[in-house]
Amino acid sequence: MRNISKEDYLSAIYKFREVDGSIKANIIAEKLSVSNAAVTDMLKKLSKDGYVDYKRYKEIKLSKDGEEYAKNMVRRHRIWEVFLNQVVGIPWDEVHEEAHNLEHSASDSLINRMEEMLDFPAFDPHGDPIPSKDGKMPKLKKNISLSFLQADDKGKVVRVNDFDNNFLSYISKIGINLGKEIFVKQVLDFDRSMLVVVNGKETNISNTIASNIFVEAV
Amino acid sequence: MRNISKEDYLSAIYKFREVDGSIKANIIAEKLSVSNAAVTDMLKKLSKDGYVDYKRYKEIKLSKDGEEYAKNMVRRHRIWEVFLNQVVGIPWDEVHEEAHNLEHSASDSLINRMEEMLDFPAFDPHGDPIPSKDGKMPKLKKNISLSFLQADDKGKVVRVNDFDNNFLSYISKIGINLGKEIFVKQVLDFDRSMLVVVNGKETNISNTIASNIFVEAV
DNA sequence: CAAATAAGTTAAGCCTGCTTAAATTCGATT
DNA sequence: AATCGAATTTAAGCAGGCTTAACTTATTTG
Repeated sequence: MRNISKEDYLSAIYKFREVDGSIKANIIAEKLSVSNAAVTDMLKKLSKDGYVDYKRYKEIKLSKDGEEYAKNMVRRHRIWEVFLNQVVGIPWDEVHEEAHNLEHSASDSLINRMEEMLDFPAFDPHGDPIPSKDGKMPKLKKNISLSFLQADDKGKVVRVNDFDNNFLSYISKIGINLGKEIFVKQVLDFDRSMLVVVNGKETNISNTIASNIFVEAV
Repeated sequence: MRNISKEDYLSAIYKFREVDGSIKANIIAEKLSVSNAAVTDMLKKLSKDGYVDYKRYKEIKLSKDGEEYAKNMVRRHRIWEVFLNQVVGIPWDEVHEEAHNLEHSASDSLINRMEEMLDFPAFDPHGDPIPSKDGKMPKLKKNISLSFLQADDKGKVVRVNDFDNNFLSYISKIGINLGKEIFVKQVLDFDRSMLVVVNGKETNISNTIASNIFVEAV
């Protein structure tokens, strides 16, 4: 049996850490839906295994080995996502969950085989970069959150957060997809929601929605 | 987390039980590489969950629910095998292990989607029948073990046992595949090995090998 | 049919990953 | 600098799935 739990912890740390590379035990617990005590417990084990640098009450960071392990897990996850989307035809708003179930299971050689089949994709269906076999991470185009755009700005969607199923299926429904152009017609002051034009149709989206969509300037 | 262990026990019972539907604890332990004690332990749990009919020292059988659950696991496994073989191009002698890792992970809807993609295959790459969504099991052609053939008999391979990787990769190497015709030239008395012709080439195969290959009369 | 052997069960215990509750430490006030 | 609330850790305990060792029941066979 694989170390499913450990792999989940490492992935979570990798994905949700701050820009300086550190993360609060708090956040890990929340993202994995476990108690803080469970996190402390696991951090000790991961630290003993050499995957995280950790001393009680001190900053939590991945070690070099942990970084590598976690990056590979992210790689596995995202290759599954592309595969499920492109080859099996699962809609982009459903692949995340399914890939999460699968990411612990395939052999590395199957992952590599799928990657090859897909012609070495650089990004997953949500625009997240896929680390290559030797750990290189494709560079995302310069982008900002849609929520920072002003009235009359235009942006092209390059990435969306994939944390939430409903969010994805909602923005799909209103026509937002990777590569789509979005024109901001108006930003409402009182709740910072915005009126946008997508596919020639006007829609109002909340600030929360907008903040999970990332666009490059057009 | 899914019940990986329980699923493995149910699958093993399903796959390795006798024709009367019963199985020895012994066999389960051996197939799963665990101790007999572990089997007793798990049988109690599976019995409590209603998946096996079991009283200490008595016959072990799947209950109706267990039958259904196990059959679905077998279905999942075999659909993965076909998918990996047909779509991803994994050789037939490698799919078993990979499918075993994956069979616990996909959602039922992904399994159904893959099945549809494959146009509802009736058999997996080793010739084992794939239960349909509603539990119907395709009928295998009438077949016997190659080891029962006599000199001058001819057979067409309809199924091979997939328990062992090396066995599969070996018979692949000597040209034996699903659908292949095999002509028995001679059966050696002292070790019951046989001289066979496949693809016009003569090979000697041991009785053990032959007993894991199943053919229909030609 | 009784003894020997095989098969199955129980008991005690280990490890992992989790929980809750209590204790400790941090860090942000005032 | 003392204090208070939040974050983290420790402690105790539980469930799952396994082990080995000792025991019990079943089966084989002389």
